[in-house]
Amino acid sequence: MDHSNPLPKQFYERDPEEAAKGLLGNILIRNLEGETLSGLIVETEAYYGSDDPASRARDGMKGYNRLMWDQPGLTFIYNVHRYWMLNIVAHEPDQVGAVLIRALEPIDGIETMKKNRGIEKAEELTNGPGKLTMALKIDKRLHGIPVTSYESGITIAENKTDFKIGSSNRIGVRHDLKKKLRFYIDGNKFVSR
DNA sequence: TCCAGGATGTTCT
DNA sequence: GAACATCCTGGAC
Repeated sequence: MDHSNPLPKQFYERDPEEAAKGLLGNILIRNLEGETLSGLIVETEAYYGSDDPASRARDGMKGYNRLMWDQPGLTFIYNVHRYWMLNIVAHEPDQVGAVLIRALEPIDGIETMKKNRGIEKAEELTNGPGKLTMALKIDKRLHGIPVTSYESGITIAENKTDFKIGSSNRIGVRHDLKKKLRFYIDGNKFVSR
């Protein structure tokens, strides 16, 4: 794969919904020592601050969720049951928000991903938020690092592709907003569900 | 093919 | 001790 440019910090300085749509079709790169794993972002969800009953930030800034108030372009990683969820902080100045990466289409390092996941079927490697973090060896040690440079271990690089964006309500949320805040590449078989 | 339920790590109260 | 933006398994159809 050719070396494309990381998306700049300004890319994440906008409404989470716009950033969620914008991230579709770009490349998530995981730099491990001596190996590169990568995948096309095919599914995302947008999360807001106190107006959003499903957001980690709904009860105000405290503890672990403080990253959602921090600089756009940082990772925000949290735990659900046995799994880690990878989010990118994205919001307008003085606002709060993040984009959850829900699914990837594997590109590089597929054999390593299979080993990390303990399965053989390529379609099941990264088609869910907990699955992709397992396949790419992402956990809380990568909390709060920038995805705008190649040094941090996780990078999101620009990629130009043509596709149709689909949308739906968010998945697995107990109390959702009425807006449709889940976005995916229509017809891609690595989208979850 | 579908669905219910249990496993499970971390954080906050 | 409870909450949780999940995943996988097994049993019913």
